[in-house]
Amino acid sequence: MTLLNPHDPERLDGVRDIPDATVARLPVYLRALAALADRGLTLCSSNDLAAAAGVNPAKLRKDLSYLGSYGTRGVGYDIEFLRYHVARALGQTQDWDVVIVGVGRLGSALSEYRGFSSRGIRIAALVDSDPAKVGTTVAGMTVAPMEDLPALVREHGVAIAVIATPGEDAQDVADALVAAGITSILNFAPALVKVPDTVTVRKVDLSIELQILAYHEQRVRGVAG
Amino acid sequence: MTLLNPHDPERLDGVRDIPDATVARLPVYLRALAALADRGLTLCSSNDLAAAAGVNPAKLRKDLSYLGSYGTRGVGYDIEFLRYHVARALGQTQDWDVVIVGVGRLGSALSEYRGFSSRGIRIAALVDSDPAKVGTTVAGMTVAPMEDLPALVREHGVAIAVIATPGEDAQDVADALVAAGITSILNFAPALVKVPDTVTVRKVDLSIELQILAYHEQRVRGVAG
DNA sequence: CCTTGTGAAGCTGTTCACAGCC
DNA sequence: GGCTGTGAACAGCTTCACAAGG
Repeated sequence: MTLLNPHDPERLDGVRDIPDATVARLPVYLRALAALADRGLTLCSSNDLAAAAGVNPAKLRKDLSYLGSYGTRGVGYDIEFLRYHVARALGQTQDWDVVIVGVGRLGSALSEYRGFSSRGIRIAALVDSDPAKVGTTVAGMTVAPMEDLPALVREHGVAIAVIATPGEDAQDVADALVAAGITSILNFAPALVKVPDTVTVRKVDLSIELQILAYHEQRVRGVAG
Repeated sequence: MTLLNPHDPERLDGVRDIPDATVARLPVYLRALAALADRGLTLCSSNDLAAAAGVNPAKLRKDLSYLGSYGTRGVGYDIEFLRYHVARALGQTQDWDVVIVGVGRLGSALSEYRGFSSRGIRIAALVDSDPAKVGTTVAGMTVAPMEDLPALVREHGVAIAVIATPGEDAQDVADALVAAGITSILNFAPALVKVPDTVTVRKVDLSIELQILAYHEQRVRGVAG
């Protein structure tokens, strides 16, 4: 049975409403907690953890307060205890199977990335529309054709997919993913994909990141001469 | 001579203060404008462009208003004219040379990515600390040792670097980059890097993106059963 | 006395709705 | 009449500063 305190926005199903900005930082906190634990620490203050995570201590405390009250006033946070509760809030009590669509350079790099597993992420399948790639082995997995998507999604209970195709294929892939029952998509293709609003899409665009940095460079150059 | 209107926050050096959120969307608008131009259009309304970029029309107009007044009331925007001005605001009147540190799978994938060049980004050099990789050819370039960084930065006038190393090397690499004169860093390593505040760092963390999606999945699963 | 947890203030970003202009 | 540009309202996020509590 879950403990409920009166000012707590916990819902009946045990899911709290955590602000987006906070959710995006929880994985950072988790990593910082792991780093502190690796140093042999068992306890930390919000100052310690905020420093390790690169955020303002007040922001850290406010973020953690959305999960519950897991610290001790005058003392700090028990690192393992907090780790457990942050992981739980993120849904890391289970592993999440992910399918990667597109085994070009980026897709292959992602497939072989070690570091997902300790974060509750498991690459369950690779898919590509190119017949020349189907059947080849990447990261120890056999690349499946697009037609297999619905079966793969069903069998593995996959909910999350990564699009690592050229931009022009992204919308077709997204449509296929949605049709196969995927409800969360991480899109690396440099293109906007449209999906029903039951599906969450996050976008990572490498060119855009560099263009933003170029903007700031230009700014300081303009001032400096 | 630059035109100045009274309510305009333009500064003497011609550099305006554009909100961060707007800067992050300008590359998206640029891509959307390119897509409209490819369709043979020469003119578009804020509705058209907002739809192509996946944003609210009011937000688009407000964003563009920070650059200046480049539309025509009752008519819309001249696509080429607006493209030029958005590109200019982003600093794309020149190409920006970028150095990539770390030619593992991700670094190699980035090196060979076509699509940077049309966005004013040029991969100028590859660097790796692993002697086994130094001297090899990746994406048509010879991988240089870390010791060459200062010279490379000086010779090419590089201001922007990408860290594509394992997390444990990221801080050392960042220190070397800062020492070599780099002032903007895109960090793909799953680690926090500390730099002087004269240096801008942006972070792309693949695990974190997937963890955020997993959170949302867990949320809907909790409700759905 | 120390550190958490949190109202309240302040800031940034988004959206609305309409004045201004073609 | 139609579409842009923008003040004003609103929503969300960050920071402050302090009460609460070990």
